[in-house]
Amino acid sequence: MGEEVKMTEYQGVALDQNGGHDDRVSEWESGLPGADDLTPLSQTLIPPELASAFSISPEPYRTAIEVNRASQTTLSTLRGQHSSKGFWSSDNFKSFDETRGGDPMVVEEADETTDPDGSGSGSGSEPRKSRRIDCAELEADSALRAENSADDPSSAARTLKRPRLVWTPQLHKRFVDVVGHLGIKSAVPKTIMQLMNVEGLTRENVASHLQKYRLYLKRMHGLSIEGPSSSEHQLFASTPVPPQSLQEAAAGTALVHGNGHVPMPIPMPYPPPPMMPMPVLGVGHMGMSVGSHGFDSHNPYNMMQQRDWSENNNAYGSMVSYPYVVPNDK
DNA sequence: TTCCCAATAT
DNA sequence: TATATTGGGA
Repeated sequence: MGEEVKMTEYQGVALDQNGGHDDRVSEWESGLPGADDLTPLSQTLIPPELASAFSISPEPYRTAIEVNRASQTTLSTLRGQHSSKGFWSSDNFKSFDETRGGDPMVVEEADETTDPDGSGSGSGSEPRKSRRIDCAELEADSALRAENSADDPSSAARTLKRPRLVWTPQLHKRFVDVVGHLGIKSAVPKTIMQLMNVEGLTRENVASHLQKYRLYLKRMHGLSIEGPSSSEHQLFASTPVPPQSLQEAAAGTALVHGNGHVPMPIPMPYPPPPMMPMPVLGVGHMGMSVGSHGFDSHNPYNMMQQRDWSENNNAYGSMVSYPYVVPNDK
């Protein structure tokens, strides 16, 4: 199907940026999910009950063609390296919107917890341009999603607060995979973000995660493999990759919690490959050697707490989900 | 401009 | 707690 072709093209793009590791690509590619494994973008992911519960207008059905076209838009955007715009705005967002006809952003917006009088937070906290999208972009976005958000004025107006990204095991895996492919040297936020190609993922998101990830790796080196201690270890070292069943069910979702708003489920067309041997940069060595799995035996790469996952799936699974970021694979 | 990193905020 | 934001040097 065309999907696979696109995937390949995507890989090509990635390669272009680094200079080409064919074998790695094939390896990576082999780990990629097949078309059958992916959740069709045209598929409605929000159950009617859920939708109504959160005032989400039913998603308009999208034909495969439409979805495809949207995907292409995304792809071309990626290729064009229109890095001047963030994922939340314009192109990427547009494709996201068109693709799923959902309210990706609407999800999180919700209430502005920003207390008005909270200015007392000490020295030097000025009102910063909170990550909202500028008016212009805002309008554009509104226009784009007008069809589905028409019913919820409040959401359209304030929809622009960025949701907090939740690094799910899948998302992290993807992150790790990309870092591994790039090699620690070229694994910089911007590049990682681009290669991850996840909707809504910002450079900041990646930078923050990368920072933490590096810290983790650093510690792993300093400390012996034995328990660095706690959360961090769990976060990064544990093997996340949840059972496939979970992957299918929730499909690697990058969760984004709406501030105070109940999150909604969004499909993630990026089911992580069953097993991708990806050396997660062995700090200090192996630069670009992606194909080599000879990383440290205590290689810390997979992480993330599973806690949310299992619970989400079990407890909320059928009832509530979360909004998340969708990787634009294709 | 982007990166990196520590500190700090939410 | 996890993630976001900030500030400042590179």
